[in-house]
Amino acid sequence: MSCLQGAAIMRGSRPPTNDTRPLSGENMSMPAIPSPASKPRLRPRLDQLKRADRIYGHVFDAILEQRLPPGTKLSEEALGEIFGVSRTVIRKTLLRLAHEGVISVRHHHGAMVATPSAEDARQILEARRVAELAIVRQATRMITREQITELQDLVAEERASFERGDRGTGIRLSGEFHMLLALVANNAPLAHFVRGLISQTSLIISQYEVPGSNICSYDEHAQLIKVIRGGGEEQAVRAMDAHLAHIGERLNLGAEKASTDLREVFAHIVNGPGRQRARSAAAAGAGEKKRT
Amino acid sequence: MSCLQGAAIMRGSRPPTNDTRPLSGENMSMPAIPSPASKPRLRPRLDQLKRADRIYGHVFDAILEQRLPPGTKLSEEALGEIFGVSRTVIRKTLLRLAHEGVISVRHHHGAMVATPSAEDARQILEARRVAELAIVRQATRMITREQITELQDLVAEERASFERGDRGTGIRLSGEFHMLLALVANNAPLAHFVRGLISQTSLIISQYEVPGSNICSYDEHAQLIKVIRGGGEEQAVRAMDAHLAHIGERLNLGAEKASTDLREVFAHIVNGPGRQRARSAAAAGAGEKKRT
DNA sequence: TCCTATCAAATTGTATCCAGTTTGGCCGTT
DNA sequence: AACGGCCAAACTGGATACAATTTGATAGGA
Repeated sequence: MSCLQGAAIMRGSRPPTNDTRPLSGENMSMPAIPSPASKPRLRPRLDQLKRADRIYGHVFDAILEQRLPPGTKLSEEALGEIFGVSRTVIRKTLLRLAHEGVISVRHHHGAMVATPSAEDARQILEARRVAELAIVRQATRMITREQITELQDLVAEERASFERGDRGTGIRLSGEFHMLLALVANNAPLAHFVRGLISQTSLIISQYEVPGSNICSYDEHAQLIKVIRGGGEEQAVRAMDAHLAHIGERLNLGAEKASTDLREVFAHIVNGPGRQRARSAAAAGAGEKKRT
Repeated sequence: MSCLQGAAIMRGSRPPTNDTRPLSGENMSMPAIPSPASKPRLRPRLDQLKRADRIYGHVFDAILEQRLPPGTKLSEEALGEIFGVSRTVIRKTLLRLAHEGVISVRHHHGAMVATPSAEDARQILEARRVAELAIVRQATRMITREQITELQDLVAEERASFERGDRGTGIRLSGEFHMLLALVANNAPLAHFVRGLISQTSLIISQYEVPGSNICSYDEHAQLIKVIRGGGEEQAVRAMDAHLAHIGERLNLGAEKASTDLREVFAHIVNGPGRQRARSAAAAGAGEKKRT
C-alpha cells in the first residue's frame, strides 16, 4: 500500500460546512479549499478547529489509516462518549462522512465504515483517472516555481516518513501530494472531488490490495514533479496515467470478496420462502443502484 | 436559460445519506444512483419518501427553478414551520444542501442560497467539461439501443415542455438529460459529481446569464444523441464540448457582479479604521479559499 | 425438536430545551 | 448632533428527553 491515501490536507483546509468568510457578499458554499497561491496551510492545528471538525478529522484519519477497517460499526453513542460530546455533534460528523462516501448510513441501523465492492472500486479508480489527468494537465500549465518547491518538500517528507518507518504519516503525505497537485490546478470542485476519491481509494486498498505489494510511490511522485516541471502536458498526463495504473495493478478486483450484495446473489429466486419481511427489503431497495 | 439545470432525477433517485439497501454485505455509501439498465425510476412519488428527503427535494427544486434566488436567507425556524417539522430535520436538510454546494452556511449566521462568484462559475464549468467529456465518451461506448430510446423520450418530453410554455419542467428535464447520460456511462462517482455541478450551474445561470439569450437546448441534446448513436467517440466528445461551450457563452462572467468579496474590494487598505472586530474577520478567513 | 409469534433491550430519529453569538436599537456622553 | 457603548431580541449551535424501529431472545404450540 502506498501513495493514495490522504487525510490532513483535506481535513485541515476544509472547515467544511460551517466555516466561511464573515463579511463577504459573494459566497460559494463549495468547500473552502485554499488556493496554492497563499501558503496552503496544510495542517492547521487541530486545537483551533471547532469540535465537530476535530472529531471529523479524527474519525477520517482513523478510517484512512485503517485503524477502523471497512465494515466497522460506528455507534453514535459510543463516539459521543469517546469524544465527550452529545450525539448531535456526532450525527453531524457522520452525515458529512457519509456524504463523502467513506461511511455508509442506513435508516435505523447506524453507520459503518464503507465496504466498496469491486465494481465500486473500478468506478472510483476510473473517476480518479478522469479527474487527475485533467488536474495534472492544468497544473502543468499553471504551476509556479514556488509550488514546485512545495511539492518537492512534500515528497521529501513523504520519503523520510516511509524510510524512518512512520507508515501512517507516509500514507497521509502521499495522499496530500495528490491533493496539493489538485490545488495547483486551481479548480475547487475538481479538488474536492478528488479528495473524496482519494479517501475512498484508501478503503479500496485495505480491502483489495494483494498482500505482497508493499511498494511505496514517493519515487513516482518525484518523477511526476520532474515531468510537470518540464512543462510537457501530454508527458505529464502519461506519467500520471501510469502512476494511477500502478495503483490499480496492486489490487485484486477480479474475484469479488465473499460478502457481496445478497439480493444479487439470490436474484434468481422468485420469492424467497422467508417471512413476509422479505418484502420490506425489496421496497427499501427501490431507489437504489443496481449494476449489471 | 436552458438545458443545464436538473432536479428530479437527482433528487428522486437518491435518498441520499440515509437510504441504502437493507440486507447487503457489500455497501458503498456513494449516493445510490440507479443504473440505466433497470428502469431508472426517475421520479419516485414524493409521498413515499422520508420527510427529510421530501423537504430536501422541495427546497432543492425551489432553488434550481429559481423561486429561491441566490442570496435568499433560509431560516431554520421558518422552514420548520412551513414544512411542519422541527429544526432538527431542517438542519439535516440544510447540511445536505450545503454539502452539495447549493447553499452556503456560516457559523451563527444561518444558511442562504449560494451566490457563486464569476471565478467559481469558471471553475464549475471547467469541472463540468472534464467530467462530461469523459462521461459522453464512455456512454458512447456502452450505450444500448434501449438507453438511446430513453434519452430520445426524455428530449421529446423536454421539447414538449418548453413548447407548451412549461419552463419549469423543461429546465428540470434538460438537467435530467445530462444526468441520464451520466447514468449510461455507469460510473456512480462521476454521476454524483456531475449532479452537483449541474445544480450549481443553475445558480450560475440565474446570476450571470445575459438577458437576451433565452435559447433552449433540446435540439442540441437531440443532436448529441444522434452522434452518440453513431458511435464515434471523438465526434461525441466534440459535440458535448460544443454544447457546454454554448452554455458558457451565454454567461457574462467578465465583470463580477456588484456584490463581491468585501475583503478583496478593500484589500489595498492597510488596516481599516474599523473596530477591533476586523481582526476576527481575518482570523475566521484563515482556512478559506483565496483566489488570484 | 423445530418453528412461529410475541416481547424487550438497544439504538437511531425527532422534538424540545438551554446556551452562546450576532445584530440592531436605545441611551448616555462628548 | 454625532459617536460609542450597552442591552435586548432573534437566531443558531448543542444537549437532553422522548418516540419509533429494529433485532435478538424467549415462550408457546405443532
